[in-house]
Amino acid sequence: MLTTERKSLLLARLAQTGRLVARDLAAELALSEDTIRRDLRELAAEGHLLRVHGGALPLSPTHRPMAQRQGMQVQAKAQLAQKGAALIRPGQIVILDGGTTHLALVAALPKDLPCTIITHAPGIAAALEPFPKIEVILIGGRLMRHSMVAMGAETTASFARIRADLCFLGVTGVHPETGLTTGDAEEAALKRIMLGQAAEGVVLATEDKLGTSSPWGIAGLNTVRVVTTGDRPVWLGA
Amino acid sequence: MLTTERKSLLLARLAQTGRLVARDLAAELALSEDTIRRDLRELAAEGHLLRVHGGALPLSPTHRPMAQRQGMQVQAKAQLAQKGAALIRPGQIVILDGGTTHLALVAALPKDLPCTIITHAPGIAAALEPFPKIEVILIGGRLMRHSMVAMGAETTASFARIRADLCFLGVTGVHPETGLTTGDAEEAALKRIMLGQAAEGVVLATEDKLGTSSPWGIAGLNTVRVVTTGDRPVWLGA
DNA sequence: CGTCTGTTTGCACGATATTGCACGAATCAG
DNA sequence: CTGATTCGTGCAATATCGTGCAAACAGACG
Repeated sequence: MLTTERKSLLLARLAQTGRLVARDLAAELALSEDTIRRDLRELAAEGHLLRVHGGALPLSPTHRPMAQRQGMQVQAKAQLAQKGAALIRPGQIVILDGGTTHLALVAALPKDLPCTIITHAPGIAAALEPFPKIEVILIGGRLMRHSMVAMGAETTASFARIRADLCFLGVTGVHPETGLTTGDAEEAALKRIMLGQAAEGVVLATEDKLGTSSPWGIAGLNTVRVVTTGDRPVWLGA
Repeated sequence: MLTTERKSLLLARLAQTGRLVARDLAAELALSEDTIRRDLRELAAEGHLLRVHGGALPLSPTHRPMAQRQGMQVQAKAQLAQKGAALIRPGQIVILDGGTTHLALVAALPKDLPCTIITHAPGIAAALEPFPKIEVILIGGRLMRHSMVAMGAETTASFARIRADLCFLGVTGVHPETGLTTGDAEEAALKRIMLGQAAEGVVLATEDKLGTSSPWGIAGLNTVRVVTTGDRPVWLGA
């Protein structure tokens, strides 16, 4: 197995399972633990994962378990959620990405809003139960653990068959030059497709994302409307 | 389990339940209380929680709603869930239908069971987040509000592409003559397909379902294993 | 073809981290 | 006050880490 190939495998595995254990990987790949540790060290140096004793974990706050993320920036997210919810007009077809901000958006929706919501995040779908007039389309696929959204070929194909009016996209970085970015290549590709299926894209960005950049690009800032907690929408490019 | 991962788990658990008890955590994670206490001490030193005698509490006494829903037949379902969870062997591919009983089954699964779970219920999928070694395949489709599972052509097609070892099916009636039944025709058809894709079918039936019958038939009793709250499995046909 | 160079891998070894246990001190409940 | 529980510390066993080094290997170059 090629070294680069192995590193990719490690990252993919991390995205899928949410953790890597050096000893298990060495046994599975029939390599010494030293080699695995070297890989993990280098991947950590490149900023692709968090090295911990015994293996590695996904990086940074956006990759932490849901329960832990939910407590962060509650009021900022609630405020963003309000603004986001106000963008949805009756009858529209809306693609809703995963993430705690969008979970807050669901909570902020009017109870009798009639529309169609398409999502690949089971948590979002489950939260839509109390809305009698919202039709929910669940997109299937293999569930990524750290982000709790479906991904893979099946997911991509399902989204490709859809046309929507609005697409709420979750990102980890919003930067004037690199545009919208996220921490995983596959994730970035899927988000790009989701965005392409909708007439209009919206990103609800908490302040900590503004001016930051993640490894994988999704699209330029001019392709979406960026909503922040500031008093008026901020177009970073302007 | 990685040390860092365990600490994250503790924080997540604290955010979710509002308190941590050292003794219970040690039992649940199969570790000595010393290790848990050490974790709590370190997390407290890092300013992530408030160490108290016997466990830990959140730093900011903000809110802990603890909206523990009082479902019906909680202990009967928990008992059934235990029995059901025991049927899943490591490495198996399992189809899991929606419903509160199956939600209880998820809660009863061993924390490190390696297997694949296929479900069209977003609630079930979301509940599987804390299980690092379970691969979750989400089946998409149009979400039915009353049962909160995906249904329709897309769902049917997705299930048709799958082969599983085990299929846990939710039903509303278990009767010696009419067999397994449910209240919706489309639902019955989908359940029949799900059952057909698995080598073995299992129905976790609370007592109130036994001997009753709903309008739409799924399959005969002899095609599945019916597990009840009784001490030994009851085959109603016998 | 022979040599050199850079990369990759596995091994050795001392350093560090983690875990469980023992034991006395502190705390809690009645 | 008394018994039981929990706590903190020290210690030993084990696991993991990082570094240095040598062998194997592929490619560059003469």
